[in-house]
Amino acid sequence: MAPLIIDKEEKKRQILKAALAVFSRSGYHESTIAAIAREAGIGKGTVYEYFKDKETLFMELFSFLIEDHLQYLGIGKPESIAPAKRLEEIILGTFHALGSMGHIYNIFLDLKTRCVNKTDDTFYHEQFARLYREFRRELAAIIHAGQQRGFFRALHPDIAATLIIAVMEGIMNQWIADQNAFDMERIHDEVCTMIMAYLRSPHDSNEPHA
Amino acid sequence: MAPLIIDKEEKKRQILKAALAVFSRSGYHESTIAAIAREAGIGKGTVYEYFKDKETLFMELFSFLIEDHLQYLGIGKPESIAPAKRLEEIILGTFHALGSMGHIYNIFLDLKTRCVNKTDDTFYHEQFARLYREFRRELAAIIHAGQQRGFFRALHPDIAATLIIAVMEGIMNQWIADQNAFDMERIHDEVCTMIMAYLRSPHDSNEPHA
Amino acid sequence: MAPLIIDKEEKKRQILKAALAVFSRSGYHESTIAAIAREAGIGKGTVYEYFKDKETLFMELFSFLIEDHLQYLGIGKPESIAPAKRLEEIILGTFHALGSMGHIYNIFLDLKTRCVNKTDDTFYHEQFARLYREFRRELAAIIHAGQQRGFFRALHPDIAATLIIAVMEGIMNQWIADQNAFDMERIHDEVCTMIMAYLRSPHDSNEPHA
Amino acid sequence: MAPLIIDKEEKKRQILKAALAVFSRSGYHESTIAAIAREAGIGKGTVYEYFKDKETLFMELFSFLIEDHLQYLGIGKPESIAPAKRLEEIILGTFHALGSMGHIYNIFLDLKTRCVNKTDDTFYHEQFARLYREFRRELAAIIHAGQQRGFFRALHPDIAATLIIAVMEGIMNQWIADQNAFDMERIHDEVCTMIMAYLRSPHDSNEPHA
DNA sequence: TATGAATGAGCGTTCATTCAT
DNA sequence: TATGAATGAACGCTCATTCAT
Repeated sequence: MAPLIIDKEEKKRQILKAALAVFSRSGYHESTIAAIAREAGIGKGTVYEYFKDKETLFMELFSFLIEDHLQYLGIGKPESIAPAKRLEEIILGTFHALGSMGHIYNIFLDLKTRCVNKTDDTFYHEQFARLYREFRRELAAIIHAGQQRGFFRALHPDIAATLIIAVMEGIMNQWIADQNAFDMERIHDEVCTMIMAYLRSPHDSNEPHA
Repeated sequence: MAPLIIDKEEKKRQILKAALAVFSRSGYHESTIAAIAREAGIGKGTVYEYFKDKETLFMELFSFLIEDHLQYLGIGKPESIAPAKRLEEIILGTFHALGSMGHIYNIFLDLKTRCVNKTDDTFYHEQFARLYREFRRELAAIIHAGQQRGFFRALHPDIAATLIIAVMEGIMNQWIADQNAFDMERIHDEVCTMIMAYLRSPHDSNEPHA
Repeated sequence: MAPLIIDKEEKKRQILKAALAVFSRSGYHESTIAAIAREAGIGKGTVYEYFKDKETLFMELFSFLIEDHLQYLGIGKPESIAPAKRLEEIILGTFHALGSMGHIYNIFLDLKTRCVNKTDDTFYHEQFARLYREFRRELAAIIHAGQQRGFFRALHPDIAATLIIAVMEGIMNQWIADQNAFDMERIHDEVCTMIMAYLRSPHDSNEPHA
Repeated sequence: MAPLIIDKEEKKRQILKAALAVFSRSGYHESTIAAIAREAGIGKGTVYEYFKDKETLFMELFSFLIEDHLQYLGIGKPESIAPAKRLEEIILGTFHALGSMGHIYNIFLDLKTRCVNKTDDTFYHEQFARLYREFRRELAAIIHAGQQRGFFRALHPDIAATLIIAVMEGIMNQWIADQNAFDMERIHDEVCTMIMAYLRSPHDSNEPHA
């Protein structure tokens, strides 16, 4: 009679948050549902009220994070800033995001492993493919805009986008392995430099920065 | 007794080979000792005669692979080829290696996950750090040589090396997620282009290619 | 307050009806309280307002069904029909009941299993014993009547009743296992034939059929 | 090197024996693998070395018991005894078997419940159908032989066999419910009487008993 | 040395039951 | 009274590891 309205979505998010913490601490296989429940301050059985099984919980967490990251990047939003500046903004933003929320990157790795090890399971591939696709699309749009204005030379925007994403992710991979290997701040600048060197018309290196 | 020692080493390699096959097929957690023993054509118990436990087996496999990869790259060997050419050789060689032996990359991913998830365990970090360090050192040496000869502009060779490795690894990461996203051959060329654009003296883009 | 009591009884019957549907579909162990509540269109917790626990619910359902079946057989009601005819009526009636409401038989089986597996729990034994006892009593009365009138030969009515029930139940058991094994209609006739052959005076097989 | 030959079949039988004990004590659902292992004096995991899962263990036990029972009945073996005598032998033999090994009957019940509750799963139906089919075939052959010799009247042997089996199983069902309801020995005789009354030529009740 | 049968800790998952509303 | 969210005991099953041979 008193149905006790409970925000199921809110609770789901609560569990996802706990799952994020646990998964990023120990990875998929070494995280237990019990640990996630404990982290969320709920009973083990409750987790199953919200997620069919461990795998589904992981997948939903992943989708959630991707959505979140895409939004964080402001992808899809209309842009009028100068292309080079916008590019720099995204690059530094991504670095910052990955850096301050390293746990997310852990989950990405975990996910990628599962992606590779489950060739038959399309979910992971699709999610990942989508993440990269969206990211590429956004960068390519900016590059294209830059080309229109004559700031960037003629090259395939999609390929350029692929390379840009590659550098960033590659840097993170090395950073994970050894945080003393280089100065992250300085690398950020160099990444920008390299990308600009690649994009800018070779004969005209004087593109206005904004 | 000498032949016996050789025998032991040989058998260890045999098991490592089997472990490589199995781990790269299904990842660490979803590979069983039983499967590895089967693959090696030996008994389950025998694995434990050569490796303390599953974790140790994995770690030794990893060290082995790193050693192997570094050797494959010809690292440490004296070089007299033109720096740009040598660089291209290494880049394409690495791409080729990763492409034709994708399974190794799977293990790298697995490893990296474990590296991230076991912050307290230094082994993985050290191994990974070493792999990158050696790789960086090699590339930096080539870059330095190129600078001496005036082909490359003044920049910190180590940082440049870091960036070069980053692009390559980043490309592989995207490739894993979606093999239809781009044409790998074309990307290889673009990677070389980008790196050269970054390394070469901006005012002099006419470096002889060999 | 009287209407409230009626309400309670009505709701109980509602739940029992739902339980019958669910239990007969999947058996005791594979039926869940949740499914029963859903079937009854009420909340899970409500079931517990009317029945102490799952076991009790099952037991009450069983008692209810037995009562129902005994009534269906018209047991206890005065009879004046010719004994042989009445017997045939009951036999065919029982077959028909079991056939058209096969689910009830499923519950009987389930029950019997529990009866056997819980030797210490007397409830099931008592219920079952009662069911058979009543059924036997009814049949024995008819047989006795037939003997009085000289239609049936001298034999112990209770034992004869036991045999009659046995054939019917035995047929159902085989029917469950393989519905292609025999033609049910034909078997019904044969059952009557056999029973009559057994009951009738051997030297006088010309008992008027009605 | 010393492969330690173990009679896997023997051990399987050992486990089946333990499973028989446990299942017949508590039924399928309330028996745990742990209990079976304990009963067999082995570790929990060992059970899984011999049986894929609980369901398979149960099915194999069932097949085994059926085989055993069919053999016990001497089914398939050439016969030259007088039909009526052979029939009596089988009937009493079956009663004796079921009586002395009541636990087997419990498993039959359990099985039948599962058979009914898993309409889609053909295994149980097939096994049960086979059990009855074989049993029917054997009885029908004897009846047919009796008919040839003029001892039994003209009736369909298969249908007669169906009825005979039915009485026996039906008796067991009542026996389980209430062991005080009747005197089993006496019932045995009556069962034989009824069956003979049914089979024998009505006008000639003087068939030599052997 | 080599083996694989045996083991049991540990985890995912289910579901009867409780209780705050 | 009615509800269904929350719970955790319990169980099936896996697999790294051990050890008798």
